[in-house]
Amino acid sequence: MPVPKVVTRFAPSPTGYLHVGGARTALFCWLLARHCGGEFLLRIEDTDLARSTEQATVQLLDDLRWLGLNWDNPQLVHQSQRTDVYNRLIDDLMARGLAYEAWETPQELAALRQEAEKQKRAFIYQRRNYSTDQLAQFAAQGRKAVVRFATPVQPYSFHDAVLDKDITQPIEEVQDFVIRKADGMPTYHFAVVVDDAEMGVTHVLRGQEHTKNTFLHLALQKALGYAQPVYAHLPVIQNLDGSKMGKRDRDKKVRERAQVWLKTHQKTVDDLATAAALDAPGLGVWIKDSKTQLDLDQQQAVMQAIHLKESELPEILVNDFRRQGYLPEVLLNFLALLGWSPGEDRERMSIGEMVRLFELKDIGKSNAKFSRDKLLSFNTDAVAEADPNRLIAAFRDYLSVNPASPLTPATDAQLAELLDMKKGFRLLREVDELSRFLFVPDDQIDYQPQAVEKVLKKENNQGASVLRDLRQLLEGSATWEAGALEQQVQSYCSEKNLALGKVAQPLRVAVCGSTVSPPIFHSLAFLGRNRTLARIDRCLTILA
RNA sequence: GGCCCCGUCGUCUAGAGGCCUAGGACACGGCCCUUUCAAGGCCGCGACACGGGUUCGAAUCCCGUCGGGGUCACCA
Repeated sequence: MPVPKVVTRFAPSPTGYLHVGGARTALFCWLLARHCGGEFLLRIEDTDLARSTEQATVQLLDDLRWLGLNWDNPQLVHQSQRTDVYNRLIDDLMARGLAYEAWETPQELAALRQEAEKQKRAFIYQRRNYSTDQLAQFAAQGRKAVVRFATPVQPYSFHDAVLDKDITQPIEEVQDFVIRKADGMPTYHFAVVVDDAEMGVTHVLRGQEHTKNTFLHLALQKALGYAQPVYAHLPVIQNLDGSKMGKRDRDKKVRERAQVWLKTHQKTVDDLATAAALDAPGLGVWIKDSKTQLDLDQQQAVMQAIHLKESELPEILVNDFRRQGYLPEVLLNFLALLGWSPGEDRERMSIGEMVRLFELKDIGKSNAKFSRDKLLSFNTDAVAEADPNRLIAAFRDYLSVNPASPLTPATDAQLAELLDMKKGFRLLREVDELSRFLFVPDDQIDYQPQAVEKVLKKENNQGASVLRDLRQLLEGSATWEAGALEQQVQSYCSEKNLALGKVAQPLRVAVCGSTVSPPIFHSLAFLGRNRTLARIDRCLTILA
């Protein structure tokens, strides 16, 4: 007998960029499918018309592609385009007496819930019968009904593949739930069940927040005559402090910092709006209301206005890591380890190894905290071992999502050189930020006051006088090449009895404006003689 | 609060009754290397939540306590 093919699916709702939790779910689904030689399908759950956007779908697909999580269905399933399918099934359930129209308004239901809470008992929806008069009244008011599923009252239970145990719903918790909203769209519960069945999904891997939803899905599957897939609920990914890792964490941080900025700078929201070139009323709402969020462009504008650096924000979205310069396979490797371990102390794995080793039974039961340190270390190692061409391609990709970087016009050969110069780097962002001075016009180098003070002015302008000597030395050097330049400077050092640091640092500050840069002689070689001398001259002029 | 789930170093985890004096990785501390930032080398610190059982023997099995998380929508 042939083993039935494993079919998994990732079914995000298009409300924004993919975040790491979603990425891990997608990864596990993908790994299982690939490990078993099955299929991995993608479906867009856009039944919430108000929150779903086309833009978000595009972003989601882009993130998935970047990660390399390829899906097997050529045409995407959009739930919003399948309402007639759902409606036919819902109408059929109604005809069979398994679903009915319910007329309570959201306000009424909220009141009932509040009442239940006051009485310290769980709210259970009770079906109501309406008189013909009432119904006529509702119709006259234009009130729209929802459809509820008449859940057969019985215990529901399933075997969870992660917990490796049966989970049972207490029978008194069974209640009728909405399957078609007032706007005519199916609810999530109805659409997933129908689509999973129609797409032949055999294994449902999803976040633990869905565990209790499974009972509803079981009831629906039974009524619709569908087979029950294998369920596996994944542990939650948390922040280091134990809070749930959510998309809003960054927005929260930006808001906090914006509020601090307003206070310390004695500014108004209008000032901020002007500085960020944003709409003032909108910004005013955002800054006070933690339920609202800025979109990515607005967020960047505010960050720029208040001088909040990218690196000060927690990375949450897959796109954040991409813009930071992580390699996608590293993110995947790290994410896989959040909740899965192949045993035998194995950690650093290629995608291929993960596919080979992935088993449902090795998924852990307890929540995992997301530690960026370890991810950073993984990236450092991966990037050190990566093929040069792979790295150049990754750098290009990095620049494509960091279009403001002055390195954008660099040639591949130049990128390769920068990468090589800064060997031992951890993130592409480091290479980028540390190399920017090489691509900035000579007369636009910013001299950091503390660097100038410490390295050039201190001890009676010792650094500056060294710099004057070097200017002369470099002007006359026979060859302009890193090794030769270093030798020349070395012999200057022994001649003057100076430590290399006393000489290299003034040079560094003169050329790049700060005390930190890639190895200085390679930097000089990259810059060329003319540009180096021009910078030294300008620095000397500014000092004088 | 009701219901459900979980509980090994700071973090991710290995561990399926004797292989455990509990292993690895990251972080951290010290030393070394060094023209800056990194990277690298060596050494070190560090956990079975607690209390009861079961057993010749428990991190592993059972019960309780405590702690943590999830969920209680016309969002997914």
